[in-house]
Parts: sequence; C-alpha cells; structure tokens
Amino acid sequence: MAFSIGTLSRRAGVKVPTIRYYEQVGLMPSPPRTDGQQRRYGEAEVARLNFIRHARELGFEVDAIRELLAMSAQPEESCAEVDRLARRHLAEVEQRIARLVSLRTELQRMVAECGHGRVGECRVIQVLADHGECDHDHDRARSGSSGFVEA
Amino acid sequence: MAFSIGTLSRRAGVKVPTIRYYEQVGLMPSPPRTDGQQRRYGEAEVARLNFIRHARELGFEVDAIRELLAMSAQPEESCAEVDRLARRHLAEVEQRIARLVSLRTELQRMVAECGHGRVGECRVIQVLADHGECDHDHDRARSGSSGFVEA
DNA sequence: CTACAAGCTCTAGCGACTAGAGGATCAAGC
DNA sequence: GCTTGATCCTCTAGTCGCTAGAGCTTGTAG
Repeated sequence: MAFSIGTLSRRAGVKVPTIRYYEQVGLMPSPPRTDGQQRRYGEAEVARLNFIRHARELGFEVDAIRELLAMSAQPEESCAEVDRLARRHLAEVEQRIARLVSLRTELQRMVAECGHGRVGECRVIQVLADHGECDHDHDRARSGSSGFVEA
Repeated sequence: MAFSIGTLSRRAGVKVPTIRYYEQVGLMPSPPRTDGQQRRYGEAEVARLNFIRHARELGFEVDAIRELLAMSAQPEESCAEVDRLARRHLAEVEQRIARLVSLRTELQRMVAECGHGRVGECRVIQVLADHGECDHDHDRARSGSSGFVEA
C-alpha cells in the first residue's frame, strides 16, 4: 500500500528531487518514514502531487498553489477566493503575452530590415544602439519596477 | 568630462548595482578609477550601456548581448551572425507566446466555468485536481526538459 | 546474504539582478 | 580648511523553482 518516493515520482510525473523540494517548501506533507528514514506515500499524495504539477504547468506560482491547496481542503467555503486567484493569474498571463507580442513586432521589424550586408549597416545593430530608431514603447518613464522583459 | 557611476546610471537608465553587475559579467568594461577607487566613465560607456539596456528590454540574454556587442565592434564583417542571433531570439519569443496563449485559453475556460458556488463544486479546483478534465496539452510525454511553464 | 538500485542529507549552482551592511570618498557650502 | 551628507566602494546573501552532485545508507531481488 505505501510506496517509495520513486514510485510516487513515476505515478505523478514529477522528479524525485522536486518532490523533496516541494516537501521543503511546504507544498507536500512530511510523510511517514521507514525505520531507515525512507519516505512512504499513499494515494492521497499522488492526487496532491498531480494537482501541484497541473497548477505549475498552468504557470501558478508556488505561493498561489499553497493557497489553492488550502482552499481545496475547505470544500464548503465559497470559491470566490479561488476565482480571484485564477483571474489574477490569467491577468498576469495576458500581460506577459501583450509584452511578448510587442517584443515580437519589434524583432520582426529588425530582422526584416536587415539588408544582410556588413555589420556597419545592419539595422539590427542600429536599432539596438539607438533607442530612437525603435517604435517599441519600452520606456524609461512608465515602469517603476525594472521595465525589463521577465515575460 | 569623466563622470561617476551615478551619472552614468541616470544617463542610461540603468541602476547603479546593475552597472557593477554588468562589469562583473563582462558586458561593461572595467573603467578607470579615481585615487579613491571610484569608477569614472565617458560617453562611449553611455552608448554601450544604452545598447545593453535596449537589448535586455527586447529580451536578449546576457550571453547573446555579449556576442552582439562583439559583432558591433567589427562593422566590416558580414552581419549574417547578427541576423542569426536575432532570428533565433525571435523564434524563442514566438514559442513563449504560443505557450502562454495556450495557458491563457485553459485559464479562461476554467474561470468561465466557475459557478461561484462552493469550493467543492469549483471547476477551477476540479480541473487542477483532475488532469483528464483539461484540454491543455501540457504533456508528460513530449517534454524532455521539465515541460513546465518558464515562459 | 550479497549486490546494487534507489534512497538519504547537504551544499552549491542557474540567470539576472536586488538588498543591505559597514565603511570610504567626493563636492559643496561655510 | 573643515564639515556635512550624498554618493561611492566591496562583500555577502537573497530572489524563484528547481537541478546536480558528493558521499553515505537502506531496501529488495535473486
């Protein structure tokens, strides 16, 4: 009935060190141990780890997943908080998409304009060197926090 | 003529510790120092730092920027390499966009289906708990390396 | 009962910074 | 010339979500 971390790893599709990491950061419980200190898991942990993996695949951060797990343990509560978390994450994803689409536009323009001649006349280099040549709005004004890509 | 790191910071829109970091990783040169060991810069460093900032804003990695800087110092060379770097980066950006768009679709579906009732019936929680409920292709098979978001 | 795969803990590394401690230096005003 | 205080210096450690490796112990199949 009880199985090892390797078996849990295979059954949930999460690497062994990652499971130990999740335990360390409080996403997974500290399971019972054998006399020789090896971890033993049950079906509940497979389900929990699948939940975590799925949430990570959808881009939720570890903090958010901790909250989602806590909420899913309270099935009688209103799911407004769950909804809020998911919507906030969706908004973040949409922001990143917008940001990346604008980067893509600028990159496309750069490579399209490159005449494949010498570096000296290369539009890619020119655009990078001279901020004014660029349509892109990666301003210095707006962004309080960094303004860099991080998308 | 020569100015301090704080002035360079203001003129290029890059924070002081970041400039020192760029020096450490070889993007910026080790500038001359005053008797008291303070860095002194000139106009060339403003231009270089602007180039770096702009490239970072477009999402180029530090390694790629190092190469771009080296190339821009050889204006007689063919710009084929520059072009290749830019195209590769563009392809990466496009991949990230595709990945995020697919995440967005799944998240939208999740929040749209949430009936705003109890956590016990919440679609968001259900989809996270049960992988089968999800259209999304965040496979376990294909991805050799992680398969997680990192977009 | 012996191999040896798989487990254990601990530390360090990734990328691109950011934050803070604790101290030195520079420029301006008096 | 002297003081003040903003700015500079170096160094270490932290961020996030893992991943890699060393060096040792345990579980299990034959």
